[in-house]
Amino acid sequence: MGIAERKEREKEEMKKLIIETATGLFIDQGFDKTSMRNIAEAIEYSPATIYLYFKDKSELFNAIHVQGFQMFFDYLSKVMVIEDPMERMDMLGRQYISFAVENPGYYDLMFIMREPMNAEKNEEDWLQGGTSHSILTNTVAECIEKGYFKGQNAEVISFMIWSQVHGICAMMIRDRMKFFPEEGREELLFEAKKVFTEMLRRF
Amino acid sequence: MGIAERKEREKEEMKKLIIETATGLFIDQGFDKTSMRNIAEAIEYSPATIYLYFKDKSELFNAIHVQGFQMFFDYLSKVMVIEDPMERMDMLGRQYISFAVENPGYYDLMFIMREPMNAEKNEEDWLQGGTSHSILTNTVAECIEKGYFKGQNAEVISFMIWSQVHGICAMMIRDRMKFFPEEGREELLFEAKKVFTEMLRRF
Amino acid sequence: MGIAERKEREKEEMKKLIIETATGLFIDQGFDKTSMRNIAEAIEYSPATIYLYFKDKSELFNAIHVQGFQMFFDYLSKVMVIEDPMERMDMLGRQYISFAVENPGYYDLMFIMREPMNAEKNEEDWLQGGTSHSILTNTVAECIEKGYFKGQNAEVISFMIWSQVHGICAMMIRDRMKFFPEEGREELLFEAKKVFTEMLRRF
Amino acid sequence: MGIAERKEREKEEMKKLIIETATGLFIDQGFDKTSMRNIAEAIEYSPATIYLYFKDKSELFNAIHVQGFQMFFDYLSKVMVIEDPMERMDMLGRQYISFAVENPGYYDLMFIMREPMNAEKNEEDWLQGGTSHSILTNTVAECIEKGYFKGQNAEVISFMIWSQVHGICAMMIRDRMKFFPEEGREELLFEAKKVFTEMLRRF
DNA sequence: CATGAATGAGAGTTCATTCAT
DNA sequence: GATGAATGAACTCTCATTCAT
Repeated sequence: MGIAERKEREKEEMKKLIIETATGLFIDQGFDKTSMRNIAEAIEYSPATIYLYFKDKSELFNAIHVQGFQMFFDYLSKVMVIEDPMERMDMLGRQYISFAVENPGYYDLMFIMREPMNAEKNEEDWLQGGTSHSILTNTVAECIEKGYFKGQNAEVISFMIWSQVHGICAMMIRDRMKFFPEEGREELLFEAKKVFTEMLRRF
Repeated sequence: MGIAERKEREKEEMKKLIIETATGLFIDQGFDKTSMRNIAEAIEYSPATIYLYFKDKSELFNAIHVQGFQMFFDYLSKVMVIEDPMERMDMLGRQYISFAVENPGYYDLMFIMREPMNAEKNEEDWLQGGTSHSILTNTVAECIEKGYFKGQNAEVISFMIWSQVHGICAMMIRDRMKFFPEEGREELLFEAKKVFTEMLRRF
Repeated sequence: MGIAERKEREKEEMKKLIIETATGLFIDQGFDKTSMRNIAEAIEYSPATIYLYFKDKSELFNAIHVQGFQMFFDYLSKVMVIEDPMERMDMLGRQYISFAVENPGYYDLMFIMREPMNAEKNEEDWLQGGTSHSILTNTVAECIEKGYFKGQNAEVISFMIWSQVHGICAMMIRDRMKFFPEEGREELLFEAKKVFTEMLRRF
Repeated sequence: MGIAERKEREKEEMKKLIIETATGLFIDQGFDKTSMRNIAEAIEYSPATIYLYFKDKSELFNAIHVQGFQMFFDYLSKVMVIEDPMERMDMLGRQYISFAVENPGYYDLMFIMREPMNAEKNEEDWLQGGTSHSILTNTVAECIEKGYFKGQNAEVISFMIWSQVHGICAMMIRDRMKFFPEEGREELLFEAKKVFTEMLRRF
């Protein structure tokens, strides 16, 4: 049975190679400007080879999506160990932004890019996305239990928080920070988040 | 004389028609997937005709940009009449989101889309953008004068606020609100902003 | 009748203006790369205006041709005053090359360019060309009468001479003199001709 | 191994087919009017196919150039076996004209057409061209050693000779022999050359 | 498993030309 | 007499995708 397993493993590795290479190109050049030929050249295989592993460009795109959500979940789930919900919230924001800073390509793909994919496939990813999302909503719920956000609607709070961190990340990734000094920009992202959490805490 | 005027007017109208049609397409399909041919078909003219009004695709894109920033400024500048800076801030957020809700195409183009344009042209728009931006920073400064945001850095506060409203708009426009009930979404945007301002006020 | 005359004169002047401008552009950029729009811009009229004076691009091209042959004939006919046929031949060559050097655009048009014209029109020009050509053949005939080119066929001699000067001019105009020092090239043309005539004389 | 070889051969044949077809079209219509589409149609392949063999239009043009100079050199180098320099010169002229007569398309491309190519690539060809050119200059030098062209400048002589044969070929190829009887034209070319060499010999 | 070869479709752009005004 | 507006046709070139080998 070792043979079949090895083949399986090799296939997975090839898929991973393609995904990683493609992600890199998507980051640098955007979805449209990244051609199957470019990807093929980068991995030093022929364009046709990619089609052995992925039905078409959008399926490849989709696979990156899935992988991205997995990584994203890994970042966020690290906060689960923190007992105090508001502490956890703070960490959650930091991890969120860290993911974006350290994997801008994935972030762009997952949260900004307009998706040229079949709706079906999407469902899958969003399950993953949902898991991540529930980390936030659970934390918000616990905060409320602890007496924070008095008189506020939990859903509104969740949306506001998500929007805040997304806004921070999106400004950076899509290069709309021209009005802020080039130096110390990355720091600025985390500073803004810190102040935001402070506001939340006092709320 | 009437003739020259009418011609001028007709030319302007044609430009406007093209801009509006193109904006619509850019929204739906993104910059790359919107072709000059598509635009031409939509306005029921030949592709060559567009080139009588705009040198090339990027000039057309640019014109939309400029127009967008003009409109954006019109939305924001309405708040200038409000004396109290925190009141003004509240209104500013509302106007910002209103612009995005009422002109999602322009918003996308201006604040989300990756821009494939010549750097030169951009400068122009960003002057306009700068004017809008300074409305925010001035308001923040006045708030601080009035005793708000004690101990906080003005730049960080500005960035946080901008990110908050941008995040709200970007979530909506790029369709990342799957976890929030379809109904009442638009209201949710303004609700989140309201809560956010309330937090700011108490800060 | 003054009015009609003036109009006629103005029309001719306009034609001349167009022809001269177009010739200039044809020289610099070749026939294909010279567009009606370019010509129109250069004379600061609208493209449509050109069509009031010339049916289409090839008719304009043709008019230049005609004008060119007129000028060419003016250059060559200057030699007619010279009695001695071999002297006249020498001068003929010099005038031929001078025309090419001083009007490379016309020369190119008339003797090198592949012509995208209707055959009919051509007939006209070639009559002019014929006049010029007969200056050569007559001179050759007189030379033979005087005892030169003994035992040679007049037609072959004519063709050889024409080819010689044409070769000299074509090498220069189409920029195939890379193997000869940049400086002194123009002189080289006339030097070669001088040596050639000397050979003829001794033949 | 046979497979790889056959593929290689097939690829070369395809390139050759394209080059030959393109050459034919360039001859008939000139560089600008020959479109990639035309070529594709002529070989009954899709336009995109050509791009599998040649990067772009100018590279295709260039390949023709290179091939042409190779063939040209093959024609000229045949004369090397002839000891006597003046005999060799005679043969050189004949071979030169033969090349033009037998390969008018190549000749046009190489010596008449205005070239729209990158300067870099050109260098290559001109090296080939230089090799051919030096056959002429060496022969001239040897003639002078043998006592011909007394008192004449070698460079001027070379240029004159080259111009003579080029003129003969250019007249034919660009169809400027209307004044000479249609029949016996090809013979006329060689006749003129013969007379010219005779003149040289006696000089 | 991998690929070389091929292509239909479509991109942005330019051109010669026409015609109502 | 002059033109602004318009267009059909053509251009070079790239792309995602297929398929026989």
